[in-house]
Amino acid sequence: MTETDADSRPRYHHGDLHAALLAAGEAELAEAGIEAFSLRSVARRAGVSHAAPAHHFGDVQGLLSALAAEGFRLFLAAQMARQKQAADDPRSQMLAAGLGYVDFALARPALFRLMFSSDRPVFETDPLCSTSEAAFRHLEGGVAALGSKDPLDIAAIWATAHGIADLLASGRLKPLMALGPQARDAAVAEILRRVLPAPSP
Amino acid sequence: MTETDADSRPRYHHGDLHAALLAAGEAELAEAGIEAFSLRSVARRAGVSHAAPAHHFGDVQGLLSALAAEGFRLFLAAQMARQKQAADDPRSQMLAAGLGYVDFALARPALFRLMFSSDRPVFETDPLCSTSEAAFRHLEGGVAALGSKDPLDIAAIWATAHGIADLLASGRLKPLMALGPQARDAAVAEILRRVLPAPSP
DNA sequence: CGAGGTTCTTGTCAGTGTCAAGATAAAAAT
DNA sequence: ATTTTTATCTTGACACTGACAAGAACCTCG
Repeated sequence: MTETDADSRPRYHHGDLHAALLAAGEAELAEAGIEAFSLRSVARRAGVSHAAPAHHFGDVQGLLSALAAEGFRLFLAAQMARQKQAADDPRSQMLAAGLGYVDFALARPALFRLMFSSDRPVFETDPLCSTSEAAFRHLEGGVAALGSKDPLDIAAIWATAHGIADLLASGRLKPLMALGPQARDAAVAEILRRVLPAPSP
Repeated sequence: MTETDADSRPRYHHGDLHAALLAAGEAELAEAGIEAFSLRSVARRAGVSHAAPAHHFGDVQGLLSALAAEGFRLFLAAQMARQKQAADDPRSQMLAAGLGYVDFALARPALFRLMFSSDRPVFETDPLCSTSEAAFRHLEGGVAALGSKDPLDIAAIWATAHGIADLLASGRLKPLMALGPQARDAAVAEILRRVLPAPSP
């Protein structure tokens, strides 16, 4: 009963169940959502018994925490990807980060919900703690580059980007969704522009 | 169908199990959250058997839909309460509505999550459909009073208020929470002011 | 070859949502 | 007033879930 990979010899029963469970967990999350998320279903997806995940992630909270951590990495990557393509000035970079924020929520709505609207991931444990803080510090840095350390400016930009992302990801804001991707990007950028701190003197 | 208006005499085994289950459901939601929400636990709270709720709400989605509908009523009431105490001009009214939006999220975070971050309520059924649409039309009306029908203006105000509410309700935005209620209100109002459409010419 | 430890399976338990069937009480019909 | 009907609630069952315990399969290292 070999589940062998083509190129490398199988080292354990499964090879790398840890990674396989993460992938299966993401698929389960995307297809079933958080509320129907089932550890046993994840195990079935990975082709192992229902108790196999326990040794790698402890319990379901452990797996969800790991998935959320992976989510925050992708979340940051989505912002970086947009920023790489944007102009180099702080304002353009901030707007690009916001667009990446929205990109991520639309591309992975269930993961987004797990990260921002669920009690189940345990944020006090690594790697969730470090990755989520890294995402927050990235935002802080972007605002600092705009010349502000005012918590109000941070809150304004974060909340606006987050509100757009959350409402879009959950299917509200249909008027905005009806637009094509480019027009939607323009609208999101226009909204974000309004909350940016006033340009430097 | 009677919607329980001042009914004095006890009519059935329990009197008014429909209302009792709604109250028990809200308590369960507040104490356990959506993700640990249990229909059997709600039945226990109300002192009835585990299958009693089925006849009144069908299944767990039915009860959650009813709770979400009640939530949207309270949600609108929270905005109205703020607006009643605010000046009568459209801008003050809009800011007050936003403050009410945040009030509600902070007062009933689990209900807020059920309404905006859950797949389980069925929005296509009444009374959820009508109450949630009423809340949306209230927002539209407020923006219209500002002299705009641009979907972008609606989206901007909604998303910003929603983002602040969601992040506050889920314990992020600690800097804003650290402020007292009045200072927090002032900060929220300041952020909302930024996204309002330009004052009419 | 064999001891030790990790990885995974099997089996079990309490708990959940939903369905079916029966019991109970109110309401309606005669 | 008595019977029938209907709505309300209970009991019991089933499949499913997350967690735990004990054992089997496997790799590593002596």
